[in-house]
This record gives sequence, C-alpha cells and structure tokens, in this order.
Amino acid sequence: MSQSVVTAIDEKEKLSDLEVEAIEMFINFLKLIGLPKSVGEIYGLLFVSPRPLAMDTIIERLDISLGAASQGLKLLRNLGAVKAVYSPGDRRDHYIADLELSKFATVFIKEELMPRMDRGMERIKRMEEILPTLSPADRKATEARIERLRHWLDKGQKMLPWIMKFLLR
Amino acid sequence: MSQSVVTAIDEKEKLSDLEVEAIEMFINFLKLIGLPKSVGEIYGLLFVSPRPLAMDTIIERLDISLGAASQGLKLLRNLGAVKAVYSPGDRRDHYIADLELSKFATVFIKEELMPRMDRGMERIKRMEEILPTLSPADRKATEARIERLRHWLDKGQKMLPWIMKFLLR
DNA sequence: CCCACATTTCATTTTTTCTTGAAATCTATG
DNA sequence: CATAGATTTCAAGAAAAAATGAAATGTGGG
Repeated sequence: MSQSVVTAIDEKEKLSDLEVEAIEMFINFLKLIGLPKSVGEIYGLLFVSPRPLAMDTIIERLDISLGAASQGLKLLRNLGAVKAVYSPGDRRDHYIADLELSKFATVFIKEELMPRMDRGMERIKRMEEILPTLSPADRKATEARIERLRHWLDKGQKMLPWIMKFLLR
Repeated sequence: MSQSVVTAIDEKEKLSDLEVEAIEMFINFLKLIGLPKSVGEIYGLLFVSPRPLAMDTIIERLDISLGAASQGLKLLRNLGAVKAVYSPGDRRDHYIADLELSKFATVFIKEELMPRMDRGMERIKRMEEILPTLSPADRKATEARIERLRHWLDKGQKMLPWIMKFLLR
C-alpha cells in the first residue's frame, strides 16, 4: 500500500540493476582480499559509471556516510584502483575507476602475500636454530616438518612473480 | 618480582619457542584465507607436534575454550588439513596435522575463488542483457567495461587450474 | 545397555572491524 | 586573502566475527 506518497521529496537516484550487479560483484571480490563492503560498493559504482562521479554523488547513490566515502576513495586511490580527475567548472574532485583489475591481485600479492612469506622465511631460520636444543627423539621428525615448510614457502615465492607476470597481460 | 610463587598449582605446559613460531606463522597465513586465529593456533601446534594430540591437550596448551577447539578441529578436518588417529589405550581422539600445505591453497581456490568467479560470470551475462536498455550514449562505454570484466574473469578462470596443478607438486 | 567421559552445539559475551557524523583542515575562487 | 564549500580525520556507535562454556548429544568399554 501507498508506495510513493512522498515522491519527489527525497528522490535519491536509485541504483540501476546494472549498477547493483557490478556493486555486488565487487563487494564479493574485494572482500576476498580483506576490503570492507563500502570499498567494494564505491569501486563497483565507479566501474560501471560512464562518467566521473563526485564524492557527493557517491554518498547519495550508495547511501553511505561521508567518512566511509572519503576513506574508501582514499584507500582506492592508494591502491591505484581509482583516480581523481579534474572536472571543468566544478570545484569538487571527480573520481573514475582504473579499469586495470589486475591491480587488486598484484597489490594483494605485493602487500599481503610477499611480506608474509618473507616473515615466514625468517621464522623458519629461527626454528632451525632452535632445532639442536630438541631431544634427539623429536628432532628428526620436527626437522622434516620445518623442511617441508621451507620447501613450500620456496615454491610460493617462486610462483608469485610468475603469477604477477601472467596477470599483467 | 615473584615469578613463580604459585608454581606447581596450575603449571600448564608452556609453549616452546619453536611452537610459538609455528603457531604465529599459521595464524598469519590462515588469516589470509579468512580463518580465525584459533584455527591457525591449532594447526600450528599440530604441525610441529611430533606426536598426535588429544583435544584436551590442545585446549590446555593453547589456552582456548572447548568450543573453539572442537569447532576449529572440525573445520580443519573438513579441509583435510587435520586427521584423527586412533590412540591405543585412550578413549579420546588424537589429532595430527596433514603436512600437505598446498591443501589450504587448493581448498581456498576451489571453495572461495572459483564459486565467486562462476557467480561473476552469471552477473556478467545479466549485465549484458541489461545493456540494450541503456541510452546509446552510455552503452558503448559500459559495454567495453563489461567486456573487460569478462576478459579478466576468463583469464582468472584459465589461470586457476594451472596454479592448482603447480601447487600439487 | 549403562554410564563415564568425549565431543558437538549454540546462546551469550567478548573482541574486532566497519561505519557514522561532527569537528578540524584544506583549497579554489571571488 | 577571506570564505564557502570540499575533504579528511577521528572518537563514538553499530555491526560482524570469534570465543566462551554450559547443556545436549554421542560413544566406547565394561
């Protein structure tokens, strides 16, 4: 009942079906690399937008807060996934999505995976130093396990540059 | 001051330096694929343990709750990362880590990445259906973006089986 | 086929992460 | 160079995720 009595009072531009699909898609993918929903929303909206959007517009269309929009845009700019462009006759910054999707993957690999692997290698070195203090009974088994760990990290570290190369065309 | 006045009252076996290294390592890596701290702790402890551990022992040594231990072990068993083994003369189950670390990566790819990509492809199809209803002005630009999305998903879907093969030796 | 102990389940609490919005800061332009 | 408007910051609140532990359920040994 009474679907639109208040029409025109606060008629925010509703998101189109197409925008919703894109937004949901990026919410899902970016969540995978640890980014919050609001960031996925912003990128998804910008991705399908044929023209640059001001922060105002983003806030209104996604119905998110000023803070979330500002922080989300900053994060996306830092990732290189969004750029600010000049819009003649408008004081506000306007934002566009960088369409190079591989950026998310490469940033994730470089900022998350690789540092963890490096720290992992340091841990392995420390573990190997501890090894001689173990009882002989346990030492052999533990040594083998640490060796496995090292082997796997090695494999990972060799794979990553290759994957990155593949991602960049 | 007074380091051990209560010694022997509740002397839990402290974690060794080696165990701590392993545990921290797995907390970090498993967090990356969305697993909670307690799961990383459990797997890390089992990974360096030269013999099977009962749930009791895990609870006591990690100082986690019954619920977290039970749920964490269940999850790890479902992933295939931990196995229950029979321990003669003991009613309790004992658990060992499966040392095949690639399992975490392959499970992640199969359960998280691939399904999302499949759903992504469905979304793209839906978006392409919507496309003709767009104003001609916007249509071309949007079409190109969706095409990019498809291209990237394609690339991902082709890469994943290859990565998996690489992981399995 | 009991029953003591082991494990699972799940409502509640705790912790962590995300969002909000008002205040502070910055900036283009008149 | 003052100021209105744009953006950032951040303390506080809300939401989501994880941990707890008591009650329910399962199970092996007698």
